[in-house]
Amino acid sequence: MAKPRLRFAPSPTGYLHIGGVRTALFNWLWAKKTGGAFVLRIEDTDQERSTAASTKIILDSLRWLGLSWDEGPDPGGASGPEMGAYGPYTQMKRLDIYKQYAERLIQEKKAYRCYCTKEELDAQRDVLKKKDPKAQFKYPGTCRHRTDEPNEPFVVRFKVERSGSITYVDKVFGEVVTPNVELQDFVLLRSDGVPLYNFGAVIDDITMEISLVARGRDHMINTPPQILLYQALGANVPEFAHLPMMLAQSGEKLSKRHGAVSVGEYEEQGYAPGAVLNYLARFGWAFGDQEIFSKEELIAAFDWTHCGRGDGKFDPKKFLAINYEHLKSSTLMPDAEYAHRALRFVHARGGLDHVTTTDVLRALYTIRERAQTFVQAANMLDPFFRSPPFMDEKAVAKFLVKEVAPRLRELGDALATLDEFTEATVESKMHAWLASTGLEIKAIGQPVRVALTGRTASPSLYQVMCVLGRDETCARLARAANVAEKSAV
RNA sequence: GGCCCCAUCGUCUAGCGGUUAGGACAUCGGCCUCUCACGCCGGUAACGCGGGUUCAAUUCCCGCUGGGGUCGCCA
Repeated sequence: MAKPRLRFAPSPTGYLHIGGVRTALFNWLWAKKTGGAFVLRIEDTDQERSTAASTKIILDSLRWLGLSWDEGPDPGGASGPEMGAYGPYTQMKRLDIYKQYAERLIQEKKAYRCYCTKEELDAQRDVLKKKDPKAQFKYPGTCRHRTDEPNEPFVVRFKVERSGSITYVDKVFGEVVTPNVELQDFVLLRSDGVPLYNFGAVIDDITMEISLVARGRDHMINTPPQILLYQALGANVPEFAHLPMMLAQSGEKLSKRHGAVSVGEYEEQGYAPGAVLNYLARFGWAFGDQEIFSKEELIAAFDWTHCGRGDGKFDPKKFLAINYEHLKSSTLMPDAEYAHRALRFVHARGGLDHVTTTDVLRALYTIRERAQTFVQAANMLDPFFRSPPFMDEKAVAKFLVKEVAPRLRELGDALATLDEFTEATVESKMHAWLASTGLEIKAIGQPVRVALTGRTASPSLYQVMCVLGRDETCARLARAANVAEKSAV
């Protein structure tokens, strides 16, 4: 059996939607697993809404996610404007191909020119609606048998047989049967020669030799007419796999008003691409009880038989939790990669341009298990690199009070004597000092924390000191002591 | 409304005739603790309803209810 060829065919009408990513992911996973091809095609025939900027955003998002395509457009990529042997991979560059196929269908009497205007059809629709609000308007076939060719604009319509039915076996939903009478003579080409979705997609899938079409369930209704097209053109009908919908918590279609829905937003919020893929993969698909997957594990485990059929609700909390698992795991994400990704967010905070991945790497272990996103990670990393750190006013007021000033000085003096400044030496030194003063660590811990980090929550004090180093630690203690001294309380 | 699809904890799901219906997220307790986290232990929580089929239904069939999709010269 030939290697399967799959495709992801987004419309460049905005950002890359999280639901679109799931579609892309499932296609990609299957292509990777089977050694098949993953084709990226841009369906930009809606000229009203399509933009080049959107195409760029979509390509960038796919690259960020690591969903690499074997064939497709590649602006900004290493391979030039198009890659692959079936190009172009942008529909507006393939208009002559569609026209050719449409001509052929007309020649073979499988399609015909329709001169009915949009206005006429709208009027017919209204009349019917008025007569019977429950009635379904279907194109009545006015131009079906027309033989003249007036010099008027026309669309090309497909001639749907009135009898019979269309059957296909969906890889996730099973057998689906649709009687032809449910269909109507649908439009192939608009009057301006641009194909409509069903025609463009089918012609492309035929000419690009796509063997498995996996897409959202909202496209299920398009499958029967598309199959008719394959048959009319004597082409092999590909396999189909429809994926259940991803809805908002409210049960509505997921959209902007339900929070972040674009890949770009999650990138900005500090999600890991692998986590995005992991969450989306487990949405509508399961592999026993396993929740956390690396990309490789996903490829190895994925199949269509374990895809569910019920729609689901997007859960931002679980998504965050999955992201956390990925950020915590040095297996899923090596330290070097973590540091590299986190650095961008550290820099984004401003004033820390001098910080390097090496710096981040050094401080990483103190915060790695605490940050759910890279934004949080950068926030936790901030006090290590900002000198002096931002001092939280409330924290200062509460903990850097007059009475702790001498304590902070004593501790600083004690630590200043250390030659080897490691977590262990710092800890034992501090314990010794504590013992000499009779203080409990609880009594001085928070003031020290505020002195070192400017805030009340941080990694372990010993870790913080160790990362800061002796001189910086002592400097911060001294500085805090001065602040405490001047405190009113 | 027509046509189509779907239905296990709040959410994502495991289950493929016989289970104390499992896991994860969320949530609620407790432990741990220099703060915040982590971690650990434990709790609450589901088979929509009604008929069949069967010795036995969460599981198979039908109906209902509920939810969703789609009805364009959008995709």
